[in-house]
Amino acid sequence: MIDVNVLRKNPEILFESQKRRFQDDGIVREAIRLDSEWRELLRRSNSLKSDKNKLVREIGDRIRSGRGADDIKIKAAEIDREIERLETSLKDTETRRDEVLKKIPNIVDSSAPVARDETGNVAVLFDGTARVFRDDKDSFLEQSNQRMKYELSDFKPKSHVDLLVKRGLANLESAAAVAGSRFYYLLGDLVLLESTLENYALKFLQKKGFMLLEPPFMMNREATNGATDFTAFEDTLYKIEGEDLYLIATSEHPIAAYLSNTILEEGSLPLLFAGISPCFRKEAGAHGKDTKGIFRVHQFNKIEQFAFVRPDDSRIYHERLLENAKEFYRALEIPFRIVDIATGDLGNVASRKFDIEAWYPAQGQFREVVSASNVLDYQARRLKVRYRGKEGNVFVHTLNSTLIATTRTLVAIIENNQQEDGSIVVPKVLRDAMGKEVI
RNA sequence: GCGGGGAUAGCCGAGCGGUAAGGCGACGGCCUGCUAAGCCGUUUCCCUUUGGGAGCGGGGGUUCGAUUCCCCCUCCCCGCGCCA
Repeated sequence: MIDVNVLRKNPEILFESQKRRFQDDGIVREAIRLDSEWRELLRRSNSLKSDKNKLVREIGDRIRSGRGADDIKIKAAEIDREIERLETSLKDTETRRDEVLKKIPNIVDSSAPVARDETGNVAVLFDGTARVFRDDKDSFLEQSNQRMKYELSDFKPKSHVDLLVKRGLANLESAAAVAGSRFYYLLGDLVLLESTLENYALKFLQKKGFMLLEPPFMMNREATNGATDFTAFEDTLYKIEGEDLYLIATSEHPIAAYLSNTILEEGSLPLLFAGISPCFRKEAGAHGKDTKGIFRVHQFNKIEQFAFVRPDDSRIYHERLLENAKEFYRALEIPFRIVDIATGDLGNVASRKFDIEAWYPAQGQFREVVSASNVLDYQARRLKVRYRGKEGNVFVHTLNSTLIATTRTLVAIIENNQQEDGSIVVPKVLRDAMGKEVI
């Protein structure tokens, strides 16, 4: 949620932000209108309550001194009725104002590339050496702006779907029969690889000073709505029938809600959490996209970086979370590029966002594996996460970044490390813990 | 699931129909060669701030007036039951 004081005192900031996002500013105007209506109603209501409180005190005085108070009791009752009328419309206006206010997107960072949609995203860095199949060379050169090292591969890389099924490392047909499409059974060494990868990721973040955290995998509506815009997520979330519970779509949400309604000591910041949890997503709107395999699925495990920081520090920590992810994928020797997400493609919550897109040789494409967002105080305001600053309580800034979404990272390993015979080379950093060099 | 006990400000904690004590911590000031102590003030949120209003886990009710009485709900603690 944006700061209502910005709406009152500097609405031009919001108009400008909406323009950069290529979004209509009607929502901002509507919020301004409802807010001034609300303030007028509040003023009138408070003034009546003040009158009422004076009367109550007088009634008390009179009763204690043995005088009658029936006449002013009648007056007090009249004021009560008037207050009740005002309060009703006050609450109604407040509800409508808050609904609109919550829908106003975060203020975009002035350095984010301005463009209407994802075609305006800017690749800012290429890392690693990509294995590229001969037929994909031209397409690769274009996607990498000729700024990335590569080596040509003579054999045509198999898609992870074929590899996994043929090698008996996953069963997708049974999963479809048992749970539906976009589910999977992982088998044998792939389970071990996943587990080793997760373990490696957790140790990696613990060494970087993150508190490891496994959250509840379900949240009630109120908490969910604090962590994100509920209406925007309704197509994503699975609801538990008969309960006020939703399966989490990412541990970002329970981590964000972890400190809701708390006031922290300034010295305790920054607070860094590494969340591990399964993620459940309906993928409603994704019909036809990535229908095969485990790239886009209803359930996957994710290890997430999350930071609560002082406002002045959020840019530095945004950089740091991204840096961690870069270091991690470099260690896995997965080639990737970093993309600076354009204003029109940011989503409501982020002020600035960088994605890491791994190179998938079988798909011949860079695809998202990491998304690192600076949310500023947008989430913290809604959840009321503050710290005691020199001049009162201040909302913290929150940042989040994937470290691994297991399925996508596994697919990247599988596609990049496959050999002609279909075996998969285990990344060097995982070999000791895995106990194998090849699967 | 059953019975009993709880929830008060950042934390601890009193009040139990008359309008939120006290302590700790934090911040500011006074004092001080410096620190500590001591003293004074501030320390929930909202509004158009020389002023008002709301707020005692949440929601309703009784009352001129509710932290206090009544009802419903949530969570925590103790015991019993069930159980990976």
